[in-house]
Amino acid sequence: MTDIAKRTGTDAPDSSAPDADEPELEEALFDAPERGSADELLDAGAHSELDAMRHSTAHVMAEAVIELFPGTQLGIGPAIADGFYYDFKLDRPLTPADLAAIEERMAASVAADQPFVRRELPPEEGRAFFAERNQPFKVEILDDLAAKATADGTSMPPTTLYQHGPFEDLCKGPHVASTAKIGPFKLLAISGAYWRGDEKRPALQRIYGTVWQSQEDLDGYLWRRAEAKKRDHRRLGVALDLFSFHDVSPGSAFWHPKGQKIWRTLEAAMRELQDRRGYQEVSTPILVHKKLWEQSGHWANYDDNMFRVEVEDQTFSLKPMNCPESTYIYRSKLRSYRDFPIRYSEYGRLHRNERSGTLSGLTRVRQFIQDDAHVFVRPDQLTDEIGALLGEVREAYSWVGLTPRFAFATKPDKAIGDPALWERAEQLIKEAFAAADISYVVKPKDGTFYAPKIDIYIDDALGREWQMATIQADLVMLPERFDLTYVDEDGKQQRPIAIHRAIYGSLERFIGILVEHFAGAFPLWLAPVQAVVVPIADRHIDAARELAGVLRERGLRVEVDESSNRMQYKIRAAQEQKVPYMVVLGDREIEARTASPRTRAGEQQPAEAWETFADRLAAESRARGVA
RNA sequence: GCCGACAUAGCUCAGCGGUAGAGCAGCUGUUUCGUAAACAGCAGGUCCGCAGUUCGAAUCUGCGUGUCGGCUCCA
Repeated sequence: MTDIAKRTGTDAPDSSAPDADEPELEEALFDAPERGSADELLDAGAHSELDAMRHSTAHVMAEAVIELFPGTQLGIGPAIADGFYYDFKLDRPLTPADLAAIEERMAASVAADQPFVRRELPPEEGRAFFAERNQPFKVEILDDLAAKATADGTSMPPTTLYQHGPFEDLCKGPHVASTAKIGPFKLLAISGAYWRGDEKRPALQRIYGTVWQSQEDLDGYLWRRAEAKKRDHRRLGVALDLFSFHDVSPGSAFWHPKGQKIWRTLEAAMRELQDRRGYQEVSTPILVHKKLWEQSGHWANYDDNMFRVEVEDQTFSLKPMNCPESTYIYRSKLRSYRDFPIRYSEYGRLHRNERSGTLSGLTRVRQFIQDDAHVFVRPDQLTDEIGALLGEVREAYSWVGLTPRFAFATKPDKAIGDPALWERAEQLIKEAFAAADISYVVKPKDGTFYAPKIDIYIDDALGREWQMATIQADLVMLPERFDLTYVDEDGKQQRPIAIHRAIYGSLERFIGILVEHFAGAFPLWLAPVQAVVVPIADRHIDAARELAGVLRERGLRVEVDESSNRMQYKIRAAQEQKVPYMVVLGDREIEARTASPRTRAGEQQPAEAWETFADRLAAESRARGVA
């Protein structure tokens, strides 16, 4: 789903010329076929030479699978980011050993240098072709296209097929000239996938593969995958003693002291920003009667995803969001047009009953805390306020060295409320973007059920894209459904606009992403332990404690390694814990009362007086940036 | 929730029908060392849980729980 935004990078659609190598890109962005449609199923994702090669590799893989497993029914096999997949209906589950055999067959097909040949059949012949070969999924695609043509009053286009060697498939193309043009490839994984993504339809087996122009590119990609695995926050979270998961509360993290330190540090930074920006922090109940969610519209949309609690014949739920409750504070008194903006922030614990199969480390959890806020403004203030919020996003992300990118998610099909209000909300967001001179991509129908939104993305150190912050302009849910009003200068009742915003998003997820982005080596200001003092021998321990005291006086987080290990071992231990600074203390340093810091990058810094060193670290930590 | 796989010491993993093993971490002792691993010893386990098959189950089967890779979903 984030693929579209990724492909277009930070450039606004209207400000960037299409890339010469990828002439179809802009078109692809805006004419992306509707999800699950027959058009989408035929769209092989081949929008560039590389994509064409990837899709061609999918054909070659299908050829191999059919040869090894006669009678296999084919789903679809598009190019995707970094590779391709193909879905198959097979008689038995595939195993990793099967992948090796398939790869071997594929290699033979590539070596045979078989040309890809396109041909067209009249629609009815095309349908018969796949019906005869017992390919019901292909027949279904063609039937859908025919139905669509009838509905549109157009004529059914001819069926296009691509053939290489013994294999011929329904396909819009394009393809590379021949199988010999296929670069180095590797099959990566087997997984399940439903036909057309619908869990009520047949379950197919999907094989993922990757293919590149050169061995170097393939190696680079495989390295990135291996590196991502090494950086996996679930692995590093254990190694760095940050958090853990236990089956007594699936989908919920247990925060260890060091992880909690990172959490508190992030939260403190955000609170400092919010105080500066005039936010007022509030706190609302976690256990709330279901009538609140009926009123907000959440019950209708997310009934199954809320944890229910029955109390004395009444149904309550653990709150999945903070927003509706903030309206009770808003309505606790009469509001004047002079009062705005009213900025309520809240770090409430939220619970969402995510389906068991979707849980994943810190990035997909059942309970979490957002740096949430609801800002109530007059309509004339919305543009300025959104501009200011975009500034908050940029500031907060600069603390961790990330550059935000922006997307505009518009009204979805399940939207509630007056369409005119939606139109207005979307218009106001566009104006805010223009006023802030910020470029963005549009994600049609990707808004929430109550508001269009600005979604903020980042690319991490491995080039992976993550959705982070969100800013939503709500003219419907809080204002209308909860009847929010204020008195204007003429004494008349007016509706405010409610902006929902979260900058880190969920703290759990944000920390998980940071762990992977930094590979556990947090910048000084965030590191749970900022420096380790390493006494060389036991006689240096007292001085080490004294130095630690000097550092702690300045608010720095310091440990002294008093173990009986050798200095080299202590350095290695600190290094593995990714501690930013190690300070070895021996006879020489103690006599001169100096510190010779070693950074975790392995750099030996010049000796300096204890106080100078402490002041330097404290200043670096306060500056809250990436070194 | 669905498809597939996996679950053995704190961590990483071996063992795969005959009563449980290694490395690292931990503890104890020796060592007091100059920028990424000193040496020795000790301790550590309802082999995820519950049933079943078997003379005998960590090992085979079923059910449950959790995790992983995907699908779907993500206010």
